[in-house]
Amino acid sequence: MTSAFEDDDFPDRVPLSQQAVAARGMPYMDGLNPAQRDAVEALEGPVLMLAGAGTGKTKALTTRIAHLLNTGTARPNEILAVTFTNKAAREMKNRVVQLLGQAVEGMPWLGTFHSVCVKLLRRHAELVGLKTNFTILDTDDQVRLLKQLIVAEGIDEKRWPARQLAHLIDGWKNRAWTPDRVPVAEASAFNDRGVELYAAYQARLKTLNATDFGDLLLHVVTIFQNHDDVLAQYQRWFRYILVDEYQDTNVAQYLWLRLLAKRHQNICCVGDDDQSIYGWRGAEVGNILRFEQDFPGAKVVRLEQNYRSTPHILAAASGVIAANKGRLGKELFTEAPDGEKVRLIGHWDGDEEARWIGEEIEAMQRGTRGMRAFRLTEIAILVRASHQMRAFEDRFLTIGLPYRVIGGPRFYERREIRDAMAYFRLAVSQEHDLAFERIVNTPKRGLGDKAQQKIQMAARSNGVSLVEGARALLAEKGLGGKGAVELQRLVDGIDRWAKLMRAGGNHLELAEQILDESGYTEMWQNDKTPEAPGRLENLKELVKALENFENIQGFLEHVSLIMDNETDENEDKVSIMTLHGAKGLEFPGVFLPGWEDGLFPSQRSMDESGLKGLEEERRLAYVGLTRAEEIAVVSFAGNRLVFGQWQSSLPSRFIDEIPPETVEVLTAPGLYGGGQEAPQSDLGERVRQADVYNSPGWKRLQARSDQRGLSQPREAKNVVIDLNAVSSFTEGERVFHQKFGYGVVTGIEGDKLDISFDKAGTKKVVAKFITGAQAAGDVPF
DNA sequence: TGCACTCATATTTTT
DNA sequence: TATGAGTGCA
Repeated sequence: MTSAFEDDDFPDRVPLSQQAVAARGMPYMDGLNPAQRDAVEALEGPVLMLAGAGTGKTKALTTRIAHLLNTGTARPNEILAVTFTNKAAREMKNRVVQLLGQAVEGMPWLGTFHSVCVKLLRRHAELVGLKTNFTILDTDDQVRLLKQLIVAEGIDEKRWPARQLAHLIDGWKNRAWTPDRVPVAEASAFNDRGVELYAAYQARLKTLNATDFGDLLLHVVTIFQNHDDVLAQYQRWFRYILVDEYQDTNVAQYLWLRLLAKRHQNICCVGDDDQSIYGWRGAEVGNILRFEQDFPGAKVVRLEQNYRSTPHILAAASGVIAANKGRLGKELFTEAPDGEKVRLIGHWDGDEEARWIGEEIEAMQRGTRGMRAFRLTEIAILVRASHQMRAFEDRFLTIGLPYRVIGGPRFYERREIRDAMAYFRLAVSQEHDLAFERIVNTPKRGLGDKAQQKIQMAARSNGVSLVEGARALLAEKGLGGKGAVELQRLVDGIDRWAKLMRAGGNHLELAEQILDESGYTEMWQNDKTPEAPGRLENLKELVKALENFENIQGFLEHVSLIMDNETDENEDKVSIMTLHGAKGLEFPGVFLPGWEDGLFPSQRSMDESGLKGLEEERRLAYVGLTRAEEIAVVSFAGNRLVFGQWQSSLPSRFIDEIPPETVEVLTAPGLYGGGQEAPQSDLGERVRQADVYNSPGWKRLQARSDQRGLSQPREAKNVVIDLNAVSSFTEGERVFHQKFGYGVVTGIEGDKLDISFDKAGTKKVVAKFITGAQAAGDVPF
């Protein structure tokens, strides 16, 4: 492949005129603090920029690029700058342009790890047995493919689900293990068949001329490792390398970077070990912790001045993260005036929490209680798990508070979009078997399992694609009735669309035509489920998105890597999102609900990854707190409906770790006595609510602020529980619970009681929510 | 083939 | 609780 390096991305190097640089000056350096300036100016050699939350990381990074360009140290195409998300890449590009006050011609190698790798892989696809026009499968295709393989191997798909295998293989790819490199210790995974299936999967991908996301990196690393000449070329080209969010890199990405940086050693990695929250998907905090060993002589710059949060919020976050071990260590500081303390409030249950937050947001919006008035866009609710969002959505719908959920199913992952794309794919290339499988019977064409199997057989026996197979099947009249007619129509349609596409007419019209003629649009028009109108709307959006591309081919090529969810930020709405989704964002007001042990930190994390898991959860808490600029509100609920079951829980251990002097504990609304519309039945709850302030978490908090001693919060907790709860109940005792009513204690386990309720069945309940039945006025029967 | 039913299942998510 | 996938029947 001799033409690989001849395109515009690597024009001959022409030295920039130094006069031009002098004339332009360096206005972009204004307003940098000394550390940032340090990081920007150290252009040569490895640099690790440890950038705490809100310390102007992106500013430093983009200024560095601007500086490289402006001083003529590098041309745009000699800089490799990688991020994890398209959004980050876009922002970086925009800000460089802004800094230089002129359009940067190119920067062809600024992008996500994946997009850069696609570009590289398209140039050298043949070195890993692919054609240059390979397609990129998303997770859904990947799982479908694996499922086929599992079934073909005669493995029980129920016991050994494809999802699990996909996860396993992803993990291996993240660690840059090709099938032959999977260590023996891991090979026993997936019922001893893991590696075998992995190899079969890779083979299948090759015949489909396809890759999955993990392959994009893995293949490029493989090429670099096996072809010194290719690697050497790129080592020469990429004279300056910049990496964003380095703490999130996995092994494959790490190897990739190491290989590329080997020659010039001009690699600048930016990251924050305290914000590493993607360990569960292969990120290796170790990469950032080890940077100085990996790149000897590396300059380490710490960005520690925070420009985002008030001192109290910052101190709270620092206090929490301090409990983690093995940190590189940073001391964030700010020059901002004191501001509000972090607010802490406990609630009876999740609904109560949502109700309170709703009211609080309305108050903030009005600007009461001596606060400035907030716009809703300035407020975010950050949850640990997406199921927590429900309570807020329900509540906000009833009080008519506009909100927007960020995260949800992505545009290109929606069913209708994927179906439509499958039609487009087939029009571009009839080889695309997965696309054909997806839409043969969508809309319903009377082509069920049996018919599809026949098509498969026909294709396989002739060694051709499914479309060809279908054609052969029709020719030999292997299919009868309605199915045959419909299949013929589909195949004819695909042919016709392909022809139109080659003719190169208006691609927007063609897209619409395909969706109409295939009956796909009609399918949703006839659908009377509530989602149908939205789906039609999305299809329109999809066609509109084609506007930005020359033709459908170009669109398909790009779209597989763009999973962005565009949200119109013009409307004034509260944002609801997960803590993960909030990384990199900031809001004047942040609510952090659900700080309960088991939910946050998540029990599952701790069970699966032990201390490591707990530390990652803690980093998540740190990320959450540091999103807040002015107001941070942490809350917890004593009871929560989880999977239809009421569960009681204790305030999160992270609450104990917030330095007490940075916290203001709010009093439950019921205690003001001012609740106008309080129904009488709420009275019991309101009183009980006060008990939240007798809860262990809150007591510990108070105890610690009193003594400020070395007392271990964990011990304090036990003491409180012993006094409060466990000793006061005995097995067989009749008790009362606010939510479940009366019952009998059937078991005691630490601070948790098994209680057989008269009406609600047997439940495990935390003792503090229980009172003696007599005291509650039980009438024995 | 399509519908109604049961049953298991249940973080975090980008590309 | 709610969702999806798989199963059995018309």
